[in-house]
Amino acid sequence: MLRGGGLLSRPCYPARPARAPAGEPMSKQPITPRDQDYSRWYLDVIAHADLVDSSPVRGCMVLKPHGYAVWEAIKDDLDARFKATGHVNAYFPLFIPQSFLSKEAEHVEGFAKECAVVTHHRLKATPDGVIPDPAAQLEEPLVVRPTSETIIWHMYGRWISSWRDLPLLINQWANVVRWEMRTRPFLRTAEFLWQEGHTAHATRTEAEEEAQRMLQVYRDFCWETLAVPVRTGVKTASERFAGAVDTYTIEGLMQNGWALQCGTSHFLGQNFARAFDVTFQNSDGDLEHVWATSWGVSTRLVGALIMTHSDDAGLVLPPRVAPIQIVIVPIYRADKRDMVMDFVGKVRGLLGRRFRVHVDDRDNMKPGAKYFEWERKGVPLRLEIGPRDVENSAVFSKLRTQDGKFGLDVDDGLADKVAEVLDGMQQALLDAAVARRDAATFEVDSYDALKAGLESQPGFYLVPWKDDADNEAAIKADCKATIRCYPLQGQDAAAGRTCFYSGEPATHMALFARAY
RNA sequence: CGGGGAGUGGCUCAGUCUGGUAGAGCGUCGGCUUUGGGAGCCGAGGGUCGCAGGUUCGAAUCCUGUCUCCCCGACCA
Repeated sequence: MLRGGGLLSRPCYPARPARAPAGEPMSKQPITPRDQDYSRWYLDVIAHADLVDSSPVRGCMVLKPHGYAVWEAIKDDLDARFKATGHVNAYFPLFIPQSFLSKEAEHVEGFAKECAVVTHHRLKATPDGVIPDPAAQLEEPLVVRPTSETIIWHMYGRWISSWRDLPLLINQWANVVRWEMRTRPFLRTAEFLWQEGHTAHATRTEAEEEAQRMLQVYRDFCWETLAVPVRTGVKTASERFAGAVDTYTIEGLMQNGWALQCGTSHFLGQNFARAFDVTFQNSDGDLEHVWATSWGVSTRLVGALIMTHSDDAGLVLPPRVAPIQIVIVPIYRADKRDMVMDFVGKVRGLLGRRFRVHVDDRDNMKPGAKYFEWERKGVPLRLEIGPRDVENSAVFSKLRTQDGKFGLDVDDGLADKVAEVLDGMQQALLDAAVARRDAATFEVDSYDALKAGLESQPGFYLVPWKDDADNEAAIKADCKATIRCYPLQGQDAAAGRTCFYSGEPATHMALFARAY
C-alpha cells in the first residue's frame, strides 16, 4: 500500500500489508522488519495474520474470526478468574442519559471530549439521502458509553440499601466508544471490547483490597496466560482515571522499548456513591455512602500480545491463547491420499480432546505455502504428516518459535509429549519477554541520563522522584516520557534519596517510559 | 482546527504533464496437471477512473467546486 510518501492510505487497519510491491502476492510480501519500522511491522503482522479489517467508520476495526478468537480466549480465561473471585456478570445499556455524565465532576472532564452523542431516533428520506428527522429529536441526548460508571452507579443506588446488600461484585463484558483523534488497531480504537468490573463495598479497606485483588488477577493472567510480564504500580494524579482516588495499573514493555498500559483497577472512594447518592444502612443503623472500585482490560491486550511475542515472520501466540494450537498439514501424492488422511484422522483423534487442533486439508495449496500461512498466523505447533510418517507411525513437528523440526512418536504418549512441548513454548515465551524487559529496564538518577537513555535505549527508567504534577508535565513536554507508575514493589528505595529532576527529597520510585 | 499528501477492478499500482476504444501484477472463478518449505499451463469474470458542474467533436487526463481518506501536531484505555 505505497501511496504518496509511502504512507498507509486505506483506513487505519489495512486488510493487506502496509507495503505491497506491485506484482508480489500478498503472502510473499515481506513483513517489514521490526528494526526498520516498528509501527509498520505491527500493522503488517496484523494484516498477515488476518486479525482485523478496516471499517468504513474511521477509527473502528472489524475483528475478523482469527482476531476475535484470540479475544475470546482472553475473555474465557479472565471470566473464569473473575468468577473464581466471587464476581458475577450482568449487562448494562449502551446508552447513557447525557445528564448522568455531569454528575461526577472529574469524570465529566475526563470523558466529555470524546463522547459520541445520539440526538435523534429516526431518519428521514430526502433527495440527497437520509438525514436525521428534525421532528424526531430526543428530548435528552444519549451518550454512547465511554465507560459505565454513571449508569451503573445510578442502578446501584436502586439496588443497595443495607449492609446486607454488600459487597456487590458485578462485571460486564461490553463495547465502549471513545472518539479518539488517532487510532491504531487494538491499541487505540474508537470502539473497543472490554470488561468492566464495578464493585460496591461497606468499608474503605474492603474496597481498597478489592482494587488491589483485581490488579493481581490481571497481573497473574498476563504472566500465566499471555506470557506478558507486566509490572504493577500506582498511577500519579495526572494519569489517574477520571473520578478515581487511586488507579492501579499493569504496565507492559513492548519490543521497541515503549510501555503499554495493559489494564487498570481503580479505587473510587465514595466519589460515585456521593454523585449518585448511593447509601446503605450499616449494622448500627447509620446511613453511609458505599465504597467503590472499577477495573477493566480491553482488546488492547491483543496488541500487547502481538508486540510482546511476534517476530519478523509474523504473529506469535502463546499456546494458552492460540485459537489454533496445533495445525496438521497432510502431505501426499494422489495415490497416497487415503493412507495419509487415515493417519491424520488418527492423530487428530489423539490430540483433539486436549488441544485446539486444525487439519489443513486444502488440496489447492502446496504444503510449503501452508507452512508460511500458519506461521504468519501464529499457530504454536505444526505437525507435518506424509507417507514416510505414516510408515514410521510418527509426525514431523515444527514449533513456531524454534528453528528445526523434530519427530514425535504417535504410539507413545503423543498427547502428553505435545503438552510438554507446548508448555515449554509458553514458558520460553515468558522467559524471553522477561529477559527483554529486564534488558530494557534501567535505573538512573539524573534527568540528563533519562533523556539520553530514552534516545539510545528506550525502555523503563526507574528514578527517585518527588511527586509533582507540574514537573511531570514538563518532562512529558520535553522528552515525551511519562510516569507509567510508582511500582508496588521497591518503594522503600526512595527513602533518603533526592528527586532526579527537582533535587528535592524523593517521595517515590517512579517508572518512566515512552508509552502508547 | 493548522500543515502536508492521496482518491483508477477485491488488493497494490501504471496511465494524467502532452485529451483519442480503461491497463498490469496479484487475488477470485473454471479446467488440467501437481503436492516433504511460497507450483505450472489454459481460459473466464470483475472498474459509470470519489462526487457534481464546466471546456471540448471527444475527459481518468484540462478548469471550478465539493466530499472522503491518510500522514504530522493538539487529545487518549
